[in-house]
Amino acid sequence: MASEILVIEDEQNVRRLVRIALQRDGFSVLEAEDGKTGLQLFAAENPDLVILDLMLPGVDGWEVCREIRARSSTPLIMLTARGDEVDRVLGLEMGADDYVVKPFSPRELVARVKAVLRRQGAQDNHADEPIVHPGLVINPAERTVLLDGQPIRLTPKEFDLLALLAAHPGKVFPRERLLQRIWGHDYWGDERTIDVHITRLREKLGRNSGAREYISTVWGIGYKFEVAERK
Amino acid sequence: MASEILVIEDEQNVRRLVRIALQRDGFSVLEAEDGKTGLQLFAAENPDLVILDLMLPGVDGWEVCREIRARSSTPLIMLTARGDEVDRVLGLEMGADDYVVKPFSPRELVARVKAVLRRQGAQDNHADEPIVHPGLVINPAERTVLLDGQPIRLTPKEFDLLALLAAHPGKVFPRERLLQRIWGHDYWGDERTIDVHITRLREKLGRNSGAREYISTVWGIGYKFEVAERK
DNA sequence: AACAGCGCTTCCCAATTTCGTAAAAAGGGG
DNA sequence: CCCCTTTTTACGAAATTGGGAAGCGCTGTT
Repeated sequence: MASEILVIEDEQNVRRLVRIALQRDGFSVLEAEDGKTGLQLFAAENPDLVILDLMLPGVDGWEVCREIRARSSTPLIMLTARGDEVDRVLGLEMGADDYVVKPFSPRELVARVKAVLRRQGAQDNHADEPIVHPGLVINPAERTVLLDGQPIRLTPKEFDLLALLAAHPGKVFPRERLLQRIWGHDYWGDERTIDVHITRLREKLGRNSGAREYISTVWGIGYKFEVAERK
Repeated sequence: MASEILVIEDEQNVRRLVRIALQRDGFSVLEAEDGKTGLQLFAAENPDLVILDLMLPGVDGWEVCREIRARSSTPLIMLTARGDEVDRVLGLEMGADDYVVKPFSPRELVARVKAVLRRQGAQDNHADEPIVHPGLVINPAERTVLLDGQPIRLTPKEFDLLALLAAHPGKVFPRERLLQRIWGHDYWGDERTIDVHITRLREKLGRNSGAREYISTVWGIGYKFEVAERK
């Protein structure tokens, strides 16, 4: 299953170089020579990864990055002209997954594309598979939860929290990471917010149906999902 | 957990700047002012990442890079004086993971360090691999510890201490370094504090189950982890 | 072998940090 | 404007942590 990559870059030669390098490694390539076209193609084709030049005519790279991040978490690699360090740092903070400084070797770019895709793929592998635990079934595709066979109503944040934790039973999620994964990399709120959602989740999950505790506190760190246990 | 970074750089001012910037972001820093010392420290401490100046007195940067690459795949960021394309390409082909051109801003360097670690960390979760010793299994991902198959409850500091020591069996950790790695560079407490935590760890680890001693005292220095031994 | 000196171990308790939860405030569709 | 969700705030409860001090053990010396 070849990944589809959208290249947004105004210099034709660079674009061609990148396309050839990517295609040689089996990727499928879409090209756009300005931000507007790029966003349209993005919306229409929903590619697996975007390579984005910062210096673009018309809608500039920042704007494109923002737009893409606003509506998806598709991996994004930035191309930046050498020397403006601000671009690099801000790029990472804007939500780019990696960046490459011009001029670059096509081989290096391909290596980074693969690295980013691998990283991504490792994280949300079975994105839509139901998550099943004793007495608890979570269905991400439908965003529904069954507790002892009975459907329960969760709010969006509650669902995301539960789905993330339950998808990795036993693994500890520091609050910081939960904020990053569920609230997004640019969220600047209080970590105590998580506690409140956890409290409500526990309430909906369990108090009624026996002395079960799905979500346990890891002191000084965060929370983790654990298979049901009797106390 | 705080990553440990080795900075090999001859100019004291640059070294200091880098150290301060890294420490402010929670990294633990080792310094070397020439290639020879750098390689020794590398071998002794096995840091999580190396920042390497190309222009060094004595053994030069290329040589250091080669040596490091010859025996490990620890991430490496190069500092290069000029914006010579040659340096850069050679550097990447020599096995550097990134490079930074002097003069650079500390913020940029820290951003690159994080990016490289993130890229790295996603691939080989070395940091989260379980640490296994006879009768003792430590799982950093879950922050759990099994002693003779039975789970035991450790506090955050206890766990961090045990994980750090057990990850480097036989290696002596001076109190000073333990404070730096676990409490952070800006901690100003008493070194006796460590003793207290070690005491409590030993208690939880062992008194009951035989004359085993996992953590041994190195008189006048600090502590180390040793494979179980009967007395 | 006894001794002195210094470092280590342990006990104890107070200070600090972190957590859970309630309640209030803020945000966001319809 | 109302209802539902989310975020902030506040505070008591719980757990962890740090430092003092007494006692023990190691080391090198006499």
